Amino acid sequence: MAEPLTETQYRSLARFRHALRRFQRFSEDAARSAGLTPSQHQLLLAVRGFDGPGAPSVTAIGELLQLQLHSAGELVARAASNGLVERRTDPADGRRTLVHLTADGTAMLEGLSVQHRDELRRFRREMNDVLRELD
Amino acid sequence: MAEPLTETQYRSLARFRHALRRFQRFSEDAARSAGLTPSQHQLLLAVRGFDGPGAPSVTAIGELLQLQLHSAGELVARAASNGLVERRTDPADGRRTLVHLTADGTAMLEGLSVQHRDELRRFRREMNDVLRELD
DNA sequence: CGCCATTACATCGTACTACGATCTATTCGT
DNA sequence: ACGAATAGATCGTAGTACGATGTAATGGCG
Repeated sequence: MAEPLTETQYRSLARFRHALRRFQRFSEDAARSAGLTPSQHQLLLAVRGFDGPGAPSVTAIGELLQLQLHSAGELVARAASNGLVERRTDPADGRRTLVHLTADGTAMLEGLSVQHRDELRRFRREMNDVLRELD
Repeated sequence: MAEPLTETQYRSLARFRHALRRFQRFSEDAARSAGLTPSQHQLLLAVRGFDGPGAPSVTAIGELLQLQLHSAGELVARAASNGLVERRTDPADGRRTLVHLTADGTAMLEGLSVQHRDELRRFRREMNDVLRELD
């Protein structure tokens, strides 16, 4: 167990990271071109694609974005002051703050998402090719 | 063209980001547990898995990690002062600095790479499931 | 073969973002 | 009803990538 990697596997790992970095660069550039920070873009997507019932709490956003609670809170605060999201205290639990998209946030996200759908289809193929050599 | 996304597609994008964030969190935690910064870990992998002939230049590292040249230079400098890599002026072109792994750097990378190989196999499956709904 | 544009890298100051530590408010268990 | 736990908010800090700028080495071209 824990066998060392072959040269091919090291290259496979490195190529995967390269592809990942390029995807992230694409995504960051696209977000900034649309006038958003990359973090705020991902926040909008996390809210829009939220799985559970109703709107996500700040804690839920922290889990989705893998951020500490207070980092998630700061991100939501910045997005709110940019008019992208709206905070509403959960009527069922006064400790919770639920995050909703504004019309602006929804519109900004839509254009970006179309671009990302295309880019992700490309990335998916590339990643499958690269990671095939991992076995 | 540029058709709006379905609800399922938004969820697919959001789930992909969630999986990606968790992979990156795993990777960052693993690197830090091994005493490396996440950036330095990725630098080691880029050098170890370098495709071209010989060792990569700082410029090549910038491209692989999608960093500006000077950011790549700073990263290499930090890693060098930590004894992970070694800089050698290219004998064939005095402007170039080629980056080599030290024994220390090679050893640190090996343990991390074993963990990442396993985690990436998991991630690959998850990503295929999630992105299947993108079509 | 000598000059200058180009390439490759280094240095310095700045900004963004995530985090640790700490504080407040609300809810829950008993 | 009261202490413990949960959910957020706030403040200061650190790491990292970047822009702007400076320096050294190379290569093309007359």
